[in-house]
Amino acid sequence: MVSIGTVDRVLHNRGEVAESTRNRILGIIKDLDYQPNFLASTLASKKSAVFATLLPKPPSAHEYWYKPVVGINKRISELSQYGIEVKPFTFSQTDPLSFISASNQVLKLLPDGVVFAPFFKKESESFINHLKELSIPFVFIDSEIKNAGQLGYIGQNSYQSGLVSGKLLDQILREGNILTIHFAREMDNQNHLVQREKGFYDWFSKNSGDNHKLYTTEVPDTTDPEWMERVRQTILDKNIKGIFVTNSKVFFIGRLIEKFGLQYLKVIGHDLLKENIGYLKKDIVHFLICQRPEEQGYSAINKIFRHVVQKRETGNENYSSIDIVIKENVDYYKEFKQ
Amino acid sequence: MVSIGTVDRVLHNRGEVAESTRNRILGIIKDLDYQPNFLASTLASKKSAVFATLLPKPPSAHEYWYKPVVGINKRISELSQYGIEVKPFTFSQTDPLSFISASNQVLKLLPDGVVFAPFFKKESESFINHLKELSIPFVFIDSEIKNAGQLGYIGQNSYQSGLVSGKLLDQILREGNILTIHFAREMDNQNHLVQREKGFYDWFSKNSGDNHKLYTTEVPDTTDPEWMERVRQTILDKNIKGIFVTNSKVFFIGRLIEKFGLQYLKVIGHDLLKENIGYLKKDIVHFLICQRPEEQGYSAINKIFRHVVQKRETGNENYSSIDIVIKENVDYYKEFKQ
DNA sequence: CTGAAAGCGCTTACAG
DNA sequence: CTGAAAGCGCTTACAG
Repeated sequence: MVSIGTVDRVLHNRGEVAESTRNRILGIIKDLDYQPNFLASTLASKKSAVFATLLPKPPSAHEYWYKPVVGINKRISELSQYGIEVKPFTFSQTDPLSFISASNQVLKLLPDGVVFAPFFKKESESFINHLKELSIPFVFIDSEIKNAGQLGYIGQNSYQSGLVSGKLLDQILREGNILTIHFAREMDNQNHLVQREKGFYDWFSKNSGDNHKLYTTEVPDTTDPEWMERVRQTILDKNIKGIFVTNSKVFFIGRLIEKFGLQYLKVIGHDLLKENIGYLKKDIVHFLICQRPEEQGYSAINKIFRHVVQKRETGNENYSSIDIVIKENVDYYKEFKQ
Repeated sequence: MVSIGTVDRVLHNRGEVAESTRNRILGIIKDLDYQPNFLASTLASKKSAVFATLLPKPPSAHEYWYKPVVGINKRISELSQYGIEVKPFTFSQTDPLSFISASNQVLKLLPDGVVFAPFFKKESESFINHLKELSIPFVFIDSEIKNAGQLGYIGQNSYQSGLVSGKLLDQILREGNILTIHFAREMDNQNHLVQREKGFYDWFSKNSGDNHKLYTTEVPDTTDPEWMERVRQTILDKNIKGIFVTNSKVFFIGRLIEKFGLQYLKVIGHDLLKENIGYLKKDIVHFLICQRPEEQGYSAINKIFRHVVQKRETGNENYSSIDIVIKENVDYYKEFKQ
């Protein structure tokens, strides 16, 4: 005869059990194929945990970075039953200093786990070192740093996504040149967009010979309307017929096309922002490459939860799907359901 | 003072409570923003339910219909904690009588809910009538019958999927005619494939003028190898340059292309069967339109569970996404993770 | 109509 | 090292 307390001790490797009784219990557990009831377990244990998220601050509700938060909140509200709390922190995409100060706040909180976007490489690495010292597990979302000791990465393979963009634009473009546009600054730090561009260029260098010449430009600041005229000049001067926007800001090109009547352009961009969908439906944008940011937020919280609270295995590095969205299938991607 | 038992009675509308105490309790519940702990609730209630599934029998592990079962089993194993049981029934896709006999077995079981594929329209309608008489809720998977009193439909909008196929094939086909192939029999009954064909034809009639002539053929029986020669003749006689296969059997066309050296054909088909992926990677099939059957199975069980056991609202008619899969993004769709 | 008690399958101190 | 008891937040008979 053994008591339930002793059984629990071997079940959770809490020690203080004689080797002989331990083996006897283990044997019985195996014989009975015992499956712990996780409902009863979490109810009784009253475990709780605090997680922190550190993501770019979305300037408005229609921005990309608003979307992961939707999924994060969904999973949090489900997990509130488990006594889970999540503290959100944000930083500015244009200001590495804001990342440093926010990440310091996270460290001060001493959370049980962190979900964050390693947007600025150098600053992220320093943050990671501190997390490791404190043995706080972390999950990357949206962009990744390889072999940094993360619990996992939730996001796309950006290089591969660039290849996909290249192939699709190549298919619908009989002739003419192509302009890649980064609506961003600090490009060297934004690994993400660089990888997309790299995949895109590689498609053409490997598959398309010299049918199209490729050009690249950056638009670091759209508040100054001068950029429109500049890009328009490039389009005309270089015989541009196709445009690849490396992030969710492709709606700026939609506006440019409508303003200057450049509807002959073939355009590919990213992400299901409301305005982007509008241009897709008007046949001004032809493809949107998407990545279900709500699902990613949901998965990221779920991953850290499973690891920290449930102590379950979670597979490393699951790339998200690279969704090809066109006018005819967009309606079946808009909704987030889980 | 009120006892916890009384509170429970008003919480679940089990009556036997004086109107005055009832109102008092309701008020307090609202004041405290009381949220029931569903862990404790299901643990204590020991509710249980039996569901039935009725799906086509997959002849082998590499067939399409094996996939929804993977998702179904995943959700079942998670729900086993809740005392849920699922009894699987199958029928033959080529034999309506087998559907009738299996559906009769389902009815005899008197399950608390049913997930099924209304593959044969007439036979399904009779089954549905019996389910309604018995007040057994049911969810459609894969194909649907409109306004039949279902709790919901998990699957694609087939017509829209056909439109997508049409557009994509049109984009990569400069000239030549197109052959639509149904690897199926009893076509009039299989609403599903007919809808895909309809969408496909509509794309060309509305968008592409007379660039391509469209032909359609059926291959009801692939065990007789004669079909290959027949289809090859059609391809040559009709100047066919593009092929649209309306279901997951596009690998048969892959085999035909390799056998007769028809690599110039542009091919579009459905679903991530192993052999299909192989042809996609060899550039013999150019697009696969997909629908995440594992997720669909998972969702279907989840939907009936939420309705029957948790008594929660579940939105009706959520079409699944229409995934466009090419060689470059296929690796990010193969895995089922949840 | 209302209250008090037992129990769901676990975990967590605590006494020995 | 081991066992017995209390409790997690509910539900479910049952006594009054």
